Amino acid sequence: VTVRNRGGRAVLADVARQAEVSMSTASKILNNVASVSVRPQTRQRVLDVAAELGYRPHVTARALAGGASHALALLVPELTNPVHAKMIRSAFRTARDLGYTVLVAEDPAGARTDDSFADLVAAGHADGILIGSARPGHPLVADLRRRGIPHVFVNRPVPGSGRNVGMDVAAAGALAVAHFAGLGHRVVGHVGGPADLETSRTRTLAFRTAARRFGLTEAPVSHVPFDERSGAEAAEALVREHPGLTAIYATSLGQAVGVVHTVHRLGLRIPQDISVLAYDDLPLAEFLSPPLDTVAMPLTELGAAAVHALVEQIGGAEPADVQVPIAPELVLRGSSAPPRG
Amino acid sequence: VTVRNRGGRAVLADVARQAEVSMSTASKILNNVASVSVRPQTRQRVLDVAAELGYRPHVTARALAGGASHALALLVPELTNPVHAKMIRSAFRTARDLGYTVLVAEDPAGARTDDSFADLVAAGHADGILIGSARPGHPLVADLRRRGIPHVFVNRPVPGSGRNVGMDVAAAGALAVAHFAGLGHRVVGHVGGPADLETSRTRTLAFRTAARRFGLTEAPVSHVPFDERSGAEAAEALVREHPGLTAIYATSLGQAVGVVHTVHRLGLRIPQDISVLAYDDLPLAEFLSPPLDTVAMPLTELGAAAVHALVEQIGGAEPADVQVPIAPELVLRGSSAPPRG
DNA sequence: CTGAAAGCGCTTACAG
DNA sequence: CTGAAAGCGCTTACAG
Repeated sequence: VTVRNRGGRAVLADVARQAEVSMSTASKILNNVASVSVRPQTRQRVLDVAAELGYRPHVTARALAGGASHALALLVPELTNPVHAKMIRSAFRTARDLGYTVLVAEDPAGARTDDSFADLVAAGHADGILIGSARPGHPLVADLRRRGIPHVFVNRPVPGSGRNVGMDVAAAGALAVAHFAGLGHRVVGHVGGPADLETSRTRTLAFRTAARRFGLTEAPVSHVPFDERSGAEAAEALVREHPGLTAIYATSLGQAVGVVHTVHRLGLRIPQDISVLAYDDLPLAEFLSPPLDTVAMPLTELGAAAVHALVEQIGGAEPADVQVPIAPELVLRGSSAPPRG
Repeated sequence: VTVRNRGGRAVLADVARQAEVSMSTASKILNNVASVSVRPQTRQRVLDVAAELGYRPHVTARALAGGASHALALLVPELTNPVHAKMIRSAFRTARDLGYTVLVAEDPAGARTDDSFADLVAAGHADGILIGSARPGHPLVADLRRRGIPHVFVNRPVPGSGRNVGMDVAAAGALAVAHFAGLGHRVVGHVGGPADLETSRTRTLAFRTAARRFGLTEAPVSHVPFDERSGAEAAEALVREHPGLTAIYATSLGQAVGVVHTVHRLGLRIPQDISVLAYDDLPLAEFLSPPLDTVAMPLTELGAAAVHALVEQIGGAEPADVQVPIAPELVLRGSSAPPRG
């Protein structure tokens, strides 16, 4: 007899009863616990009954009993940023393959960070946290470590944490400078991210190092937020203060949109007067006026690597820094060219 | 004595013991259950102890015991779309104010929708679902209704469901046509969304109705996906097939970006040759070349209304259609002007 | 009105 | 190797 309760849902007891095994055995079979060695026939019977009843383990009960929620919390600085969307998507997929669910939350820089994120874990909602929104003095950072909660930093590293999952950001900067230098540019401006973010500093350092190596005459840098407006303002200052400037490397697509806006507003042309290159490749870049050259970063691999690292940590492994072993790539669409003259 | 267990977390039993009340009483006080009427002094003692111990209810246990997870699942068609980000943010905030957590998931049109979403609820992860990704034949739609799971449709209605939370989409179309007609345009093209989405049909209907009312000579419509490339292709067809066309109203910012791309590629100017207007206002619009005129929709209010409707439904209220009572507004930045000649 | 007890649906030592 | 029993941390009828 098919027995059900609670709104028609079959529970483990139903499966066990109908398959004529104990709940323990049913549980172990359904969870692929190695120690159980029932006859193949019995195992199959349990599986069949579970399928027939449409049995779904109640995650909440499972979490309470087993001490694990099989969920990961993912914090991003802003949902709006398509860059994060790409990483999030990949994190979702990877997590699912590993038997985890991902809960995304937005953790904007401005907001007071209440302790609700650490509580996600403390309260049994998640087994660990992927932090894509790290910044210096973030209250969460110290708190998580102190409370021994599994966590990794994605994309925005926390120096010395020993749990950073990142990409070869330095290679991106070198690639950008090499590209411009190869075209013959001597004065290249860099619109960098906020100075207090480690990612920004790393990108800038890589840019400066490469600028020196390639013998650029000037390599002015400005540090501003990642949005369009900030990019526009930074570009204006760069162009004004460096008359010889013929190229700009922006550290986000948003900033690059602002750069283009300013260049046009100043009556200059892209790429004839000023070449523009953006960090991160997204579909939007192709349809801007003009279409933008970009450095494509391995964001999909980043999301996957972060989930793997976190799940290993939850499994008891020591935290470790991870760098995605995929090199950034140039995507050229015509927003850069040799300087005039 | 401060007693704790499980990784330093205080549990209800700790609070009860230290405050010298029963767990039942502690639970009721902490949950503001009306029926409990202890001395104010006792109540305060419990509250103080809970604060002192940093007590956080274990959501998983609470969900299992009480039958409610106090979490809502929110499905959006794609995380990348900033429009959804705005709504999501608002949903988060509203939910928090009502004592709920929101779990966001991406539910892209292409993907086979496994039953994992309904399972979010069935498995005790969420008490209800906000569906922003509805489309005809979506397996989830029938399933949720059959299983009696609380849910509402946000932004993309399901006709006849009686649980749609939406905005005055028709007003947006009328506003767009009125704007162009007022400038003197006679042939206005409309880049609409996918024809199988009810939202798209409603927007198109509103556009056509207004076009008739304002006596436009021609009002060609094309139905394409919301992305940049589709907008670009649609614009090309519209311009080619309607030589007198002087204005285009696109139904997403992404499409509008594509429209601009095409107009430029054809060697035409904005707004001198073709005026462009986009549905949905976002920061990006201001920094495009040229900055885009838009119809701003009340997305923040939409997210809030959806959460309220769902929570009421969870509370036992009958589902009902809701329309956010805030009118769309024109945001003008110079991408539209009177037609030449 | 209060507290002891049962129970939410599972997992996992532990005894057989 | 298997199954009975305890227990995860709460809430909520139910008896006092």
